[in-house]
Amino acid sequence: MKEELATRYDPSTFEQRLYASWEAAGYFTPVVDRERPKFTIVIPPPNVTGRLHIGHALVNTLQDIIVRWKRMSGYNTLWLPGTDHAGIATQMVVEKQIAKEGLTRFDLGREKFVERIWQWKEQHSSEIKDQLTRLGASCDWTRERFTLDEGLSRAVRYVFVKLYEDGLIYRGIAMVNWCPRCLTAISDVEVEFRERNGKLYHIDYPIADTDRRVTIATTRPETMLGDTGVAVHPDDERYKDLIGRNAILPIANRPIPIVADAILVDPEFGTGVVKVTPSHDKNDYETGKRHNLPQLQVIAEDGRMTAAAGKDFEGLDRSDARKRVVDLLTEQGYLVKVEDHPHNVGVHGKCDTDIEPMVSLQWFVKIEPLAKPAIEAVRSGAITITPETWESTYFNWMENIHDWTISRQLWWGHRIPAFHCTNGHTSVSVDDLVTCPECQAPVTQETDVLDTWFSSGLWPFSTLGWPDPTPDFETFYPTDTLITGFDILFFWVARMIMMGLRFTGQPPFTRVFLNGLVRDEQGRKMSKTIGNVIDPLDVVNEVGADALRFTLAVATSGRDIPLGKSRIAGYSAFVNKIWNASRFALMHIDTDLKHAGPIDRDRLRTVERWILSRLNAVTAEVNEQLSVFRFDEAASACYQFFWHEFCDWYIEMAKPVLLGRHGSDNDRKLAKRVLLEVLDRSLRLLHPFMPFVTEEIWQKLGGVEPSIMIAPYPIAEDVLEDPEAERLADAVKAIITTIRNVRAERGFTPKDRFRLTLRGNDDRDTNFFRENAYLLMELARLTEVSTDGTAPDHAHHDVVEGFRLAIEFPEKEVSQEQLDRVRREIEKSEKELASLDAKLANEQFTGNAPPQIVAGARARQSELRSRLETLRKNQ
RNA sequence: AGUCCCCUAGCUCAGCUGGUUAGAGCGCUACCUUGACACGGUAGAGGUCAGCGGUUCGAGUCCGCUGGGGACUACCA
Repeated sequence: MKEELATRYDPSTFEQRLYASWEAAGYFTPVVDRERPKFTIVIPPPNVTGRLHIGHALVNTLQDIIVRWKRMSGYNTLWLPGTDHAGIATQMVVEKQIAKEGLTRFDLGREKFVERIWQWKEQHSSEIKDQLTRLGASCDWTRERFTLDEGLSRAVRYVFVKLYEDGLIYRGIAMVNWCPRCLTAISDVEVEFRERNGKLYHIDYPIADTDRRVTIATTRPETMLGDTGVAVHPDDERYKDLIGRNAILPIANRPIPIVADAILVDPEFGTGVVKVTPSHDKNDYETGKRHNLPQLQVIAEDGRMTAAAGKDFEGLDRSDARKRVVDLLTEQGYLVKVEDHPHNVGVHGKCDTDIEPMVSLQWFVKIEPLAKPAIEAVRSGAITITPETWESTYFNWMENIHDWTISRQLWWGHRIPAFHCTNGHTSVSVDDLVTCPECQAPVTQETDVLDTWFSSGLWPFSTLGWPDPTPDFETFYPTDTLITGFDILFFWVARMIMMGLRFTGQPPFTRVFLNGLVRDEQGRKMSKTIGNVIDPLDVVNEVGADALRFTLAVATSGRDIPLGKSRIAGYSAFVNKIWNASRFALMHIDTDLKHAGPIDRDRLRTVERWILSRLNAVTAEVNEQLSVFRFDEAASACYQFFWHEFCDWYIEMAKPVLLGRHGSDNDRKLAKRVLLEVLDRSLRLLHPFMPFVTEEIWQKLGGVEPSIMIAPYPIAEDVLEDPEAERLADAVKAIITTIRNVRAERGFTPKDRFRLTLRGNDDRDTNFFRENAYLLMELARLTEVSTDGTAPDHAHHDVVEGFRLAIEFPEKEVSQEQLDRVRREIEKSEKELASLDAKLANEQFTGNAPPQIVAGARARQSELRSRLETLRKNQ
């Protein structure tokens, strides 16, 4: 039998209890059954480093909405959770931690340091689970994975070896992005560009054996110490005679050749003379190769100047070296001028350190053969990306992609499974090697580790047991939907597509939804310095997970998400509303779902048929919108229906019957049955958005299933559609609204009651109101509703939804304000009618517009005519 | 520099393949403690849909230009 709900909505009393009960019941864990239709999502694995922010709350709420919806819709649903070892980020965190003990990772040594990170990971990885739990995320925790765990590590080695054998992984010397702070190479996507107000230094380079000088310009004067050439355009008349001569590098006083290079030099730009620093600039590196210019490394891996920079500079940090170079150039008269020069500087996204282009020996993935099928998969529609606009961004990037630098000079990560022997052979192997397969000499393993994203790229299949043909892999792969932030489209999504296609022969997922960035109410990024950061756990503690989830969902259209306290407050009011409406319903419902039996539809009154019809329409809408990731539309459809149709109108309309002021016992029984039905369906509809409050209430309804999360998701049924009931209910609502409106405008209070005369277009409509007069009397507070009388002149006349009505106010002076109002109303209608008349007189319109549009215009025209006529009576 | 997106009520945003009277949330005004709810109810004010031009019987919606804002990619020394 039914129980009552607590008087006050207090999520803290039930959210955690409910989550624990779901998990204990095993609802999050799908069965391994290939016969059943499945639905799979893998979580974008959060970094093991620390707390979830609002962006995580968003992406995981959206996933949970889809997952709960699919699960209730009958799919064997797996949401696989896990975390990412996040190479650099995690290493940085632990380095900071040991720094407090006055230690560096070099003090500890590789083995001890990695051990420390593992300890740290064990302590912190459960925090992620706890936080996701508080949000209500229905992940299958029995399948939780970590990118460095054994199975995934094996997948990583397998893939590395395979790509190497296929010639798609190579080791070589190239110019890479080097982070002098993290002491590692990073890939192109990890470089972020920041706008800086830099300077452009113009420096004179004397020409050897002449008294001529050429002026070059540079933003990085310290690199001049590494110049090994000067380039001009071959067709530039100004410098033609200099080609083949030497310039004298100031400060270093070294002769360097002047070469002609059409690729590097744009004669229109600056002076048309360019310094060439093959060791410290990407373009100069290529230029150097073209002209056989030597490389001279003047900046070391740690960002300090090398001995080759000269003893004045050796050991100086690159920024100090810049000042010193500028000072010396000034002293010696080589510095011509310095101008402000705003430009973009590449920095390491993780630590904000300026990237140093550096020539070094690294491992790379030859990317084009992988990118091609990945482009095709999206182009062909095998994978769709939502919002669609991201597809062009994807193509743009994939078509111009460069080889992927995958080696990192870090200690935390998957150590590259390559083995070097003393004779210079390199072998790769899934299993550790002790001796060189070629010469039997002892081998040592490569010290570099792999880019974190190398292992994340395998996530959709490595987590399911691949490369073994495990039951999980066979059952749940490929996954269906991927939901993640657009910011990792290149880092992660693109790489999963490439790797998935290459190694499983299938797209790793068929649909991608990219969510936007969570911003504050003014559209600013959340940042600690502005102080506008919202911590999702704080919100959950204050108002509950449901309010936060709903707020995030209702704001998710595909673009960035504005989120603020007032918004959250607005939707926590909605949760409260659901609670209280349910409390009201539970006071009147006297049977539980198990014993309710089917609804006798033939005996339903119009208002009941109306609310069921509307609920049915909303059900169709929600399913439709969720299927295209319109979380906002789906959520607000629920919101509008529950609050503004069910609470504001249906409950109020049902009260006279429920409270025994109107109708028979049987009417009351039916009303209660419908109330139960609407509440049940609404809660199930809302459950993916608000798992906790819907479960807490639904438990009181006594359903067949032990939990709402495994109850079937509502689907629309044609039999519930009832346009006639909707038309009449709309008329009732509009008439009531008009009466309330005029009453207020005329300065009466809700306590003042009047008589109403009402007439429909035909007898059926008039009869409807004769039978349902109590609705108007109760909701519009009338003394009597007459369907055949005539109204006195001093009544207020109007036409609403085709019904002529007259509200019989006592003779009371109508203010000038009121008369003005009526006049404005008349003018508005006249204006509209005039434009409609013109439109309908236009044969181009009546001939070309679709018939229903023309018919609609005609109907509106006649309504306006009759309304105008009636309104004029009020003057 | 290239590509893309945005400009609709005071604020934040919806408006799908062009079609009746342009919507929501928050905020604002007035009234109401009515038996689920003041995290409430009722009613209301508020918009030349950035500007200009074009296509069309018809444009917030399609096309072009201008202005303003943003994102991504690349980067000229």
